[in-house]
Amino acid sequence: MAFVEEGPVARYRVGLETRERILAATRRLLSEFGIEGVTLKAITDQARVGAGSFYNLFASKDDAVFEVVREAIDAVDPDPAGAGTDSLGDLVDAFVAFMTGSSPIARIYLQLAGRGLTDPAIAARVLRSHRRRVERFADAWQREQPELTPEEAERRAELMLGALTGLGMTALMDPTFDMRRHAVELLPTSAASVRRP
Amino acid sequence: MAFVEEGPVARYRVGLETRERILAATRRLLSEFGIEGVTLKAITDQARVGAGSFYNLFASKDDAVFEVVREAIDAVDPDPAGAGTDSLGDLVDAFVAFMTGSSPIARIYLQLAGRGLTDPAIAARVLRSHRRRVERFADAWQREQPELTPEEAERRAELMLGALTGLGMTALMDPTFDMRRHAVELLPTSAASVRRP
DNA sequence: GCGGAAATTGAGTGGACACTCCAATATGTA
DNA sequence: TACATATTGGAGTGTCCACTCAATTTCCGC
Repeated sequence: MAFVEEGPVARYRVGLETRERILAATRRLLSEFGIEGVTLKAITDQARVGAGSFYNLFASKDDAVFEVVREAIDAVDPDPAGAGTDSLGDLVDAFVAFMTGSSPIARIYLQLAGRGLTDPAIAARVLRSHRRRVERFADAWQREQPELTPEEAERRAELMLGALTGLGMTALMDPTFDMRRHAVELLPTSAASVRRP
Repeated sequence: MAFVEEGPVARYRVGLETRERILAATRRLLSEFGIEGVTLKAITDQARVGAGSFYNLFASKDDAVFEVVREAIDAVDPDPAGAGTDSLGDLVDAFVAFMTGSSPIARIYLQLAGRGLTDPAIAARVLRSHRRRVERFADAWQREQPELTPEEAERRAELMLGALTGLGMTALMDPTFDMRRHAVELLPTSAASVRRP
């Protein structure tokens, strides 16, 4: 299951539109039914496209799936523009919003992490993005509490992200679960947890 | 995909032994390759058994898979005998040991939680066992810090378990990750985190 | 609007899959 | 030991899957 794959390229407007329809269908199926719900027939039915059209635009089924997967990995992080300036509260808010928002991408991301448990290629990708995120959280910790050693800040960041991930899983399985209420408890002072976002 | 399924029953010794070999093979495959790595051929090859023998003992492939899955769900909790008496440190230790131990069951459990994101039947099972665990952690919190309100104790328990789950995922993807070092930080006083288990 | 490239269709292909069937054999019991 | 029944292997079955292909239509720069 190669992660990088060169597919055919769309050159005309209709081709690009079809490509988008296919990706939207794949995204939806992946989020709703998981990886085993994504069959070529399901994709092409959902996208209203013949199998031939699919292969005119993608090298394989996995090609389309990975496109969506890459998207999901990247989407976990709030706009990279703000990196280096955002507060812990901002970061936690963004993570909670990502998990509890209506986009199907969060579900895909967590499923993906689950697959990382058996697929080393996926594990590597997920871990890489995880480390980037830990860095960003650690920076925010240190900005907020300058007395922390870098090691201590990173430990807290790791813990915070672990908790956010765990809470996110519960939230996605149990719609009645109030993730935000739990997540704010992770912030340094309990005073901060009174914030009403 | 029915969760409860009645399979044929082994009556002779050899049948019971074969049954165990099949379950061991299923457990190993599920942990190592994930659900899509568990094919009938893989199971029967691994267990050194013909397909006919398999169906003499199990109603379907899923029958065997669910047997293992049930086992994984139950195995997350340390010996139920101790419920009501164990300290937070004990519970955290047990969870870390479960995740980082050599048994394949932890990997299966986390994969399963991932599948819960798209399969409501699985989600229900996972959530049920999760709630039981939260109760047990909340009890331990209250025993350790009697001044906590029950709601506060439960919130802390939920947070703690979320973090343990998240850290467990990282630990299973990254063998160099020191889960215990991070997990002890979750304990109430930083003094407690100096314990050397 | 002409022409060549791109896009589209869907029946067809080969392979993997879960599961069946049954003759041959092993097992426990009286 | 003899019998009934449990267990065994593995070739065979139907289904579903990803993917191909050749014929046809659509697109768009000129």
